[in-house]
Amino acid sequence: MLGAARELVTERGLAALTMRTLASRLDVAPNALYSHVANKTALIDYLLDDVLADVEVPAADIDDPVAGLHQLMASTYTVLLTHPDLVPHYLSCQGAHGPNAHRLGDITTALLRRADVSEPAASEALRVLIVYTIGFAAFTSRLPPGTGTEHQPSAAEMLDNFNHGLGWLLTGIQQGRPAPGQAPA
Amino acid sequence: MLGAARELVTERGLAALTMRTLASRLDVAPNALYSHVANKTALIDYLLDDVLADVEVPAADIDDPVAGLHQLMASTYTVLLTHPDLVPHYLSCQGAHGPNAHRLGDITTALLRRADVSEPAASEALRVLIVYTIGFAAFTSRLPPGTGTEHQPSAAEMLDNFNHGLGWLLTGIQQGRPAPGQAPA
DNA sequence: AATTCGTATTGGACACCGTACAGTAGTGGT
DNA sequence: ACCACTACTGTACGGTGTCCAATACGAATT
Repeated sequence: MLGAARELVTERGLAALTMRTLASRLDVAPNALYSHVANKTALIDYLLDDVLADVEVPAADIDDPVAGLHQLMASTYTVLLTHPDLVPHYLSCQGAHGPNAHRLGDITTALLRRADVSEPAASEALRVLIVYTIGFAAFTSRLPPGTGTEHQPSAAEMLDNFNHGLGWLLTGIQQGRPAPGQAPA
Repeated sequence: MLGAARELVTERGLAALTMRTLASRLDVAPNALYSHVANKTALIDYLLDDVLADVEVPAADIDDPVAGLHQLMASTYTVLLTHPDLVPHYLSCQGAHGPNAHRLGDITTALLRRADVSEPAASEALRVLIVYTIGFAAFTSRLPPGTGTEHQPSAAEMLDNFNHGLGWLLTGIQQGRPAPGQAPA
């Protein structure tokens, strides 16, 4: 069922994922789905976590942990872009709480630790990296119809942009101290 | 009409913003709205930009442009949290294209320029800052019912987290060069 | 002042959505 | 053979965004 739902979203977009269309694809009455899933939101939650299974994690004993973080986030970014419609949901649900999300969180934390980011900062850095990656993916996910007047970046340019920003972020995290000017509003 | 829509969202949440409820608040038939707005999505787009009008911009001649950037983003963050339901929409629409969004973009670019961030990097930095700020706001926007088992951060903690991450980002941007390990997937 | 005209509004309807309720097929364990 | 349980079905309710044709109304023109 999750498989069929994922197919549907991939082929026809999130808007096409309706209890009725999903049911008809499974040759089943719409209500039958509620024997397997509490409601549509729960279904989407499962989907969200399911997608993260495709993220490639760096080797556990990678030499440069910062490079590992970069790889991990970059892979997450590209995987998220596989299902653009889903991405906005990640942020409003605070990034999916299923087993896959948990696993990626643990790996990231371990890499941060190996990069000498000590604890109070580490969990903040984790959240910052998640937000940045998912946020950028969400931001990228809708750009097909080039507006014309302004410069509309291509997917490749966005990936470059993502990598640069990620580099800045990792630099700052390693540096450990915020920039000279910090003035909360 | 935009005003009524904003009230509705503020008082009863985005879910309560329906053509029918909005119409009834204006003592008008639902279809009447379509004389002023193409469809509901367009309505939300207008709302999105409207909210940004409340962002406080730093004085144009501020001494430390990096501090100005920090202020500007922090204000944007808090303003966005005023209407948490709307935030996820920003990312899927790539951050609202109305006049207010444009204005904020220009101000940010000017501050970056004054912070000696030259052009190819400047527009990337702009996008990174937008993504980070909106992303963090979206991430923060749903956290009322403390889960209990894990540490559920408060709004104040999230603001701290936001500020730290923003500091890291600005540090990295000023540094200009990405961290040693950059390996696109 | 009378008439025209365009825009705001209305009533009614369509197609679709998520989901609840009650009842039925089929399957495993005793 | 019976029973409990799960997956499923038919039907239906209330809600949604939005379209169509017809109307009210206020400003501009004659």
